[in-house]
Amino acid sequence: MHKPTIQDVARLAGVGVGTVSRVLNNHAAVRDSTRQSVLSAIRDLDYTPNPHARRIAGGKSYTISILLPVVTTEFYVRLLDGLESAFQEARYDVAIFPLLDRSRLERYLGSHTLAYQADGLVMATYNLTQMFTENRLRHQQPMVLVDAYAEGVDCAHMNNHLGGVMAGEFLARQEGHLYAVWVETELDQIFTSRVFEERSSGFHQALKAAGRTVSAEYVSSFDLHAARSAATRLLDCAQFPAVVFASADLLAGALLDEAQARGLTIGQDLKVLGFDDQPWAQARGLSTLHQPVEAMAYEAATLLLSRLAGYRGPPRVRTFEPRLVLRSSTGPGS
Amino acid sequence: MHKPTIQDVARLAGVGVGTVSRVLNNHAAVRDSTRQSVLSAIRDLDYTPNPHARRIAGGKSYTISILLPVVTTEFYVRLLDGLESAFQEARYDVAIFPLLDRSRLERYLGSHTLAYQADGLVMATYNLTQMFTENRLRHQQPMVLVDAYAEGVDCAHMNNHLGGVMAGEFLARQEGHLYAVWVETELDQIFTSRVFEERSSGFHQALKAAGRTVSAEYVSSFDLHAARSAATRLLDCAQFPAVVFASADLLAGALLDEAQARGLTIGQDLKVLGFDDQPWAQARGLSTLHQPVEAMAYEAATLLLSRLAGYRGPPRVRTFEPRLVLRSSTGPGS
DNA sequence: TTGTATGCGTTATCAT
DNA sequence: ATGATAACGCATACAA
Repeated sequence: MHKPTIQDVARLAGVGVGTVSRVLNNHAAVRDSTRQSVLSAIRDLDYTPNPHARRIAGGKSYTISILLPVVTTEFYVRLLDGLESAFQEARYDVAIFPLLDRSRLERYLGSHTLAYQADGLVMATYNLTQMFTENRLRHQQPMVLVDAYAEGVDCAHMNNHLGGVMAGEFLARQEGHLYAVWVETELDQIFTSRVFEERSSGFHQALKAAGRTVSAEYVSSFDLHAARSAATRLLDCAQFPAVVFASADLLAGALLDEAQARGLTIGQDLKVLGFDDQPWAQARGLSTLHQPVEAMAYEAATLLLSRLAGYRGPPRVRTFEPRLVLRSSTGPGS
Repeated sequence: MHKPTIQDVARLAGVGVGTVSRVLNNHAAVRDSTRQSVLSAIRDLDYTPNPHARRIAGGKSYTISILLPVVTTEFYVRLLDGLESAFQEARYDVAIFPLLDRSRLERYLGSHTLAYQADGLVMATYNLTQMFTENRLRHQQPMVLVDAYAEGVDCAHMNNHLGGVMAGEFLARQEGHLYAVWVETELDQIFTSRVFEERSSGFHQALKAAGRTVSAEYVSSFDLHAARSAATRLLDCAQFPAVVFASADLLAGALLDEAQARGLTIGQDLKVLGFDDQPWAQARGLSTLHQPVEAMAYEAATLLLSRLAGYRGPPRVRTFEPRLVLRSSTGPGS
């Protein structure tokens, strides 16, 4: 009772292995009647091709490696959803490599490791520019960056600068003192992305254009404790009415918590705009910038698939734009 | 400039491919001098065997699949560390499959998918009993459960019942009103583990033995917002001095936060015992139950490796015990 | 102890 | 359009 092979299918269908392989890979040159009999044989035996043998013989394993940081946030769950659905449609398998720390990154980069045996590579949210310039990344197979940008590779990324501009333009129209909370990016970390720098630059650009200035800015690391502490610091010193751009919903949520604990009226004393549109944002009435994460991920997958299908053109860049979602946390204002 | 193969190594070392294969697989019957020359050829060419070819030829790919829920928490990071270090020592590669939802589980269980092409399987924290009895899991390759238990398979798991007992026995000796906070387990979820039920049963057993009763119990889902809300509810109605068993450090941390916000003296008005010993627990003075997660994971890997090495004996169960770590959150008490 | 030949499951290149 | 058959990179049985 071994796993059925292409031989078994060929025998049952009464054809040669070549023909079976042809229907498996959609090599048009096969009569429709024989195709049907092969297909039914495949069904009968519950046959699935051995990816290892495929890789050896044809150079393809129909497997994609996805390298991403820890899957902590909703963001990565959505990212994976978009990626996996696209690859699944194309009948590609997916292996996920969570890069929890630098040593794991080094390990996976070891060019012999499993991740590099895949047909293609998806890298998420790394600041890979350095690694490219240092030529540390010798990828023999096609690759795509998602939620990240680097020269010379296909990229699908979010226009975080624009997101900052949108936040700035909207908040500039609100009355009150302006504040901002940013996420701290550790400089020595490979995992550092530039998204918050970009949001910040867009935000300041828009404010400058509107002739407004920020009263104070705060920085927090990306966890709830730090976020709460930043919220406390902000509200301790803030003048009201206060208008705050929290560059991540996590930060905005903590601000809402702390404000409620102090009995502030949200949307009035304090207006808060987040960034992410996390699932709970709607329930809490948080105005925020929604990111089309699934669409971005799907597009990234599509870019990679086109390379796997033989596309040889220059690197392509797909940019996605956040969308302003207004709820009660910024008040009833238009 | 193709990737070097076993042929290239053989040629450079001036031996046959069989010999190279033998040194690769530690088949003792090879003279030490030739072994050395082969080894140096391998180094010179930076050769690494192709796992797909190995799988085809010898039936082994030297790859382990790890199936786990989310990689969100500190617990799983530590688990992965223990697992990966053990497998790495044995020169096995690791592919991680985060099963974020049920559909992904179904997909990976598709018996043809990549996860099932590995030499061995590690499953973490699932309540797999059902799936085994329903015979939904047709695993042809060896497998081990970590942080979970089921009949008929090798398991390495934490004695959560004992942890509950230890918590109960310790807290029963404290003066004040007793409270507990549990983590909500969704019944229809495959991902539901039984750890909190077990902690609860141990806790109540110890309390009963000590002749004490719980004033009130609370339930929270496993996120910081819910935890904070549970803390609020608890402290709103609690009588002081209060003694609380928070069945996860996440819950305990939120309780500490809320208590501090209310100006309570921790360790006196309110005593808190957590469960997990997260990295921040020491800094915050949280008394808690430390789990030897890495050791458990390492042992799980060892069990699996022994199967891969040919062990055919009956299923083995390895149980690990939490350790009570007393800090300031439970006061100066002995 | 070591080299050679065969087979693993598949794709690709031939013929036909 | 389809059936043989040669690779692919490796492990292994067999021969030397």
